[in-house]
Amino acid sequence: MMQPPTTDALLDALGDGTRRAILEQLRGGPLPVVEITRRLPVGRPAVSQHLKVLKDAGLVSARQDGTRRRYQLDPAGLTAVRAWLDGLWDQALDAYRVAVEQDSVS
Amino acid sequence: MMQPPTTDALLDALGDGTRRAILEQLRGGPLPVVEITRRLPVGRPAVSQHLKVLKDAGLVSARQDGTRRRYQLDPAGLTAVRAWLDGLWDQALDAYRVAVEQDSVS
DNA sequence: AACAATGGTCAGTGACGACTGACGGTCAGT
DNA sequence: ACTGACCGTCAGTCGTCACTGACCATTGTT
Repeated sequence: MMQPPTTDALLDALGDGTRRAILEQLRGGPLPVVEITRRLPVGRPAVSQHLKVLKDAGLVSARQDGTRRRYQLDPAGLTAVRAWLDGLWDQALDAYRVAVEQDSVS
Repeated sequence: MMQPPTTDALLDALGDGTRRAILEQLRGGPLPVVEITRRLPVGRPAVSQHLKVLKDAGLVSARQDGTRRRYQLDPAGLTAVRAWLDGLWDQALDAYRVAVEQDSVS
């Protein structure tokens, strides 16, 4: 089963600071949960739960490595986010140009 | 003052479904608050507060038009999100390739 | 076999944030 | 001036979600 994750799940996943911190940790390559936890101000259960959300959203994947689990970024999720973003982009640019010469309220 | 909005503010803003619905409404061009509210299952105050968050994040801008306020997408915020996304992208792709031939756990 | 290390999961708590109702303020029309 | 439409803001309520502590399963080591 495992339907391809929805856009909502993706952006909801990115909506939390701790989860974003985890993703940025993984920029440098795969990491086990213990290592991720060490660099964060929250406990291991929290990290584990966040990783589940990220995995369900398609933003990370995991590989078993001995007693450890190495998590890494998953391009699939990142492409999906980009696709959603691009859906807004073009029209936004057009509409923006039209009103550029007008003053906007603060 | 008005510092350029942080990445955190941006992604937190995108983390709510109602706010994403508002952004998608604005794809077709500028809309007044009343019009946005009519197509959503929440009241006008909620929409107003969401618009404030979106504006502070740099995702929308507003123009006064008679008694109405026409909100529209702001490319500034969208570029910023894309930039953050790209920061993860390249490294993620490399790391992903390395482990592609391995089996990942479900 | 026993032990240590890694990590997933559950129940319970606490806090943040989304939403509403009410109020005030501004602009256009009569 | 008065009225009605549009909208921002505030106080208060409620639901959701992030986090912890405890427990258990699995793997590797001695």
